Amino acid sequence: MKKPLIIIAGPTACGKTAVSVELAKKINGEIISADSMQIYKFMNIGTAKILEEEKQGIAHYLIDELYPDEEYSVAIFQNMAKRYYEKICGKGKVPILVGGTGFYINAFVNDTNFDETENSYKLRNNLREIANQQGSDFLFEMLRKCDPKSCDIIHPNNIKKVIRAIEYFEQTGQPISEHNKTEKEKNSPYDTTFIVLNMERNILYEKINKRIDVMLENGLIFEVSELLRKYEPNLISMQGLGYKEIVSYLQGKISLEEAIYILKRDTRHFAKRQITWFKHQAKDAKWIDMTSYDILEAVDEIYHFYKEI
RNA sequence: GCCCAGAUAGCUCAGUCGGUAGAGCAGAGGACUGAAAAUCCUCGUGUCGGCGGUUCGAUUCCGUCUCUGGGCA
Repeated sequence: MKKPLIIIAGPTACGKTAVSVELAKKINGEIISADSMQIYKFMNIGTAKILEEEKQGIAHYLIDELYPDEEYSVAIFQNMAKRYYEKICGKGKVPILVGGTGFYINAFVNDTNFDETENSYKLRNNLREIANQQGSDFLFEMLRKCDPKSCDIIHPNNIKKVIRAIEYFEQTGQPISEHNKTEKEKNSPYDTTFIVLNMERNILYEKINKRIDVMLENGLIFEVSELLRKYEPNLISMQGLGYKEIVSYLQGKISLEEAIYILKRDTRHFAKRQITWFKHQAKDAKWIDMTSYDILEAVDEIYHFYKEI
């Protein structure tokens, strides 16, 4: 008997938050956030984090749990999410996984195995140096020596992935291509109701643009400047959309107008990537077009779909 | 009114010593398994402002008109 799991995914600004709260109310659920940025405290406006009053008493996990200088990753997410999943089930409630970070959702659903190795920052930095000094092709040839299969999958220009593949081999003695292959073939331990919310593209883009205007009105610049007083701008948390652009503005590198233009554009690009991910990764997902559904209609639809399983 | 500079892809512009044109951005599609709001890959036909003229052939040269900047009155 597989364990039940409802997932609500979709691109940014498509209405996941509102739908998930209404659904949780209807089915006595609690929410686990699959979002790489909303985990951070003090990062509220830019991450479009749910407000306390919007939660309507529904418990939310993996939101506001870390400080901006703390490390977060798929592996950490997966670990914490599993704990919350059990906790929610233990209360007799229904866990709902909600978020736009498809990579994290996959790791949870497929229960991907992450070895207990530490990130090796030294090795990563060394490899990055090599790429800078000798070129990405040189690094790529290093990968070919330990994991030629990965060379068929990873593009030579994708230095970050080449580094990870080499790092993996150094740490485990196994090629990452092998590991990924076996992990992909695994069956999910969950009985999933996978919902992807989406919208007509140009309407989604309009919503994104408007949402950013609202963030600015609500004090995004102040939020970022406050963060900058306490934290380094090169933190991973500060690379989030809405943060890195405003940081550049506050540092005088670009005008506010440019910062807003870039932020809107890159958020649109991001939404597109999210859609691409779910299109091929969320195989049995039910897609709901939020252009033609309102929140409660969508919840009804999800409810029926959930009951059928 | 006169003078000068422009008018080429959705936008900014390059270019063709005359043989119907190409970059960046936007946009579209895709990949992805410990930074993922990250990282990376692929995709460029458009009356080359209108109308005439020269020419085998004009987006390119010439004339003229229209529009947009800038300057002089």
